[in-house]
Amino acid sequence: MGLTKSEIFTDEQNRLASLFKVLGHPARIAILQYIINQKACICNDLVDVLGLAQATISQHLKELKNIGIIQGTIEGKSVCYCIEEKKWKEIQNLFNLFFEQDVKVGQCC
Amino acid sequence: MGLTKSEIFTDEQNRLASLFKVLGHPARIAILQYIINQKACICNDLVDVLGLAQATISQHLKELKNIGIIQGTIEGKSVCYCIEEKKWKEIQNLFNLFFEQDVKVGQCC
DNA sequence: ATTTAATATCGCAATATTACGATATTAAAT
DNA sequence: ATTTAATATCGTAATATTGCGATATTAAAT
Repeated sequence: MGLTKSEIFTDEQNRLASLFKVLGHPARIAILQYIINQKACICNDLVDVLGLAQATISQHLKELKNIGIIQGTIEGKSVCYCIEEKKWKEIQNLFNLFFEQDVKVGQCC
Repeated sequence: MGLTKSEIFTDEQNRLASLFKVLGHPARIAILQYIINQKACICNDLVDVLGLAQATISQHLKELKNIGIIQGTIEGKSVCYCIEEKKWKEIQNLFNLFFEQDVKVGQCC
């Protein structure tokens, strides 16, 4: 066990969950906020600012890149990371769609 | 290792990440969607509908209850679960605030 | 009182995640 | 050509999560 049974869920549920999951770590939230404030940054900036090892930051950046929410451009010997605005808004939209499924609830219990 | 270093992040970052994290599993997304569609449900309904064991569903319900996004009311020998609308909207709001931090980005790289 | 039904909790095995040191890789600087 | 700097990747240890069977617990039904 320990294996999430993705087969039994819809693609939509799996996709949505995997987006939430990537944002479900404070280091990745901190990275995104830093990139937003600075407009862009390189990996080493983050190593200095957050107190995590270079290998760890690099790994988190990779996960963020995987869902497309950030983009990295090689610039000499460093890589410039910035927000991929289109994907950013797309994800925000997806989340809002999820939260706006008719909650016609009312206090039923 | 394997221990998230929460001390080095702000409370806001930790709180936000932990909310995302709870939504970062397809079973919990599926549970929320089912509750919304049915307006309410009991644990056994979910066991029947999703293909997971009772112990597993109960565990997921507990995590959802922990962040306050659902509420459980004892009703005879079963427990009626429903969406806690207030918290639901609060979380949606928090997420939107996160996504609306000035993304004045523009393609910088 | 006993049985039945619904749920919660415990304990455990399998897998995943987090973090980091060590080691590539690559490009600029000397 | 060598050195320096920035990043990525590999391997590994520590911890967390997922899932489930077994076992409580609790309340209704018989």
